[in-house]
Amino acid sequence: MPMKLTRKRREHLQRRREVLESALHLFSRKGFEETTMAEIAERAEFAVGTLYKLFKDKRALYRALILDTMQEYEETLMAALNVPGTESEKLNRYIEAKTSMFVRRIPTARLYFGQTTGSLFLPAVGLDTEGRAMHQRLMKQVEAVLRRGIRKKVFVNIDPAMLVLGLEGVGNAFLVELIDRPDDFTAEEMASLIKRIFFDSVRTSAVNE
Amino acid sequence: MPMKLTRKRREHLQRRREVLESALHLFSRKGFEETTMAEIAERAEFAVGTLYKLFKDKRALYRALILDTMQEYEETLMAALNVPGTESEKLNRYIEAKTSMFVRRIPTARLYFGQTTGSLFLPAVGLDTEGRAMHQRLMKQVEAVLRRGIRKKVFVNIDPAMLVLGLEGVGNAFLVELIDRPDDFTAEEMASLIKRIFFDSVRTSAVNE
DNA sequence: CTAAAACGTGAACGAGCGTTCATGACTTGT
DNA sequence: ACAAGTCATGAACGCTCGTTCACGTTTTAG
Repeated sequence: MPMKLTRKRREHLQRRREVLESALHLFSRKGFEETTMAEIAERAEFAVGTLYKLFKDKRALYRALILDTMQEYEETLMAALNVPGTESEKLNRYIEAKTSMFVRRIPTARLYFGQTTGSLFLPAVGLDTEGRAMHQRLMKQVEAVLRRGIRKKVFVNIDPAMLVLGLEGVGNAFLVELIDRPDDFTAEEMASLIKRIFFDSVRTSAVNE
Repeated sequence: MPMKLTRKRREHLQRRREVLESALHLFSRKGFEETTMAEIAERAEFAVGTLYKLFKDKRALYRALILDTMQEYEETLMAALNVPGTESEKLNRYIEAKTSMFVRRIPTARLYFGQTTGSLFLPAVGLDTEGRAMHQRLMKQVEAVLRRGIRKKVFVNIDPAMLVLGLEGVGNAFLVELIDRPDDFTAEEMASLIKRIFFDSVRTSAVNE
């Protein structure tokens, strides 16, 4: 008897996954408004009505997708930050993890980026409270690492919340470029550029103009 | 006789401007899809039909708005880059001009930012060729300044196209924050933070952990 | 083997929105 | 002052798309 329930459950979850995969493909390249339920259904080889058996409505489907995506992201990046080591090493690992994740799964990256940076101004489809909270937890963690580094005099004494902004800014700018031109860079090149520009000075120490 | 033609023309342009102003307000806080022609008409105190006398369709209206906005932006920033001085001074003026423009005209900033950074992935409503070209010209100019600075050994020897990416990344990240929390920072504080993080090192010179 | 419950299906519905156009008011030229 | 042209108007049209639900098929239980 418990086996039957599990079997149903498994098939249900499998269909859910298939729908989410199709939705990821479409949302990530056309955006929320421009993707129709009919398209998602067709790509997943289900009837429209079935989508409504699996998700309350279009927004719920989107939300589930974002949450899945972000959860995986945050877990991976949190883990990178929590490997023991110096503050510099932690941040290096964070940058590397983020970059390699972007490169490996570009559709996911588009979604993630669109949510955390792109459409901050469009509350209509933006992150719901839960997703936003997840992202903020991660940012707080990065900030904490920076703060410890500042205390140890390894990083310059600027409000760590501002440094986080700078780090994310540099990082995301490069990663967006990478999404647009995936064949022009390797993940390693990207990560090393981000590190150099953020950690090392742009101005040379000998400023003699 | 030429006066009458001019008079008509003036009124036509005036109506156009009024419509664009209403459209800016709505597009900048709700996005393209979520703003209706009826709303724009109501806010501008015109009938829907009148909008179609002034613009071919909704997209043409949006495009005109983007082009107006970007043109002013690019002109101001180009000017800042072309004031005589050292490369460092030019970039400082560029950062200051961009920041103060963002602060003074937030709706415009939202639109501009959404176009140049936010929805790179949503070709449906993205920049048309003309707007993209304008933005690229500006980036090329920044790149040229950086290249000269590198040749003079004032900046580190990293591909200037990559440095541009970094500079824009840091700058935009801060400016987005400023849009979200306009009362927590002054334009000057922002500009000076951007300069410090981009130009000066984040890592202290004495790395002794 | 059969009745009932569970489930996927997609045609049909209705709301929302971009776009049009017949109408009437106003301006222009004589 | 009047005719002809110009122009704003907003109700109506048609299309798209999210959502529903009555139907037929498959699965479950006795």
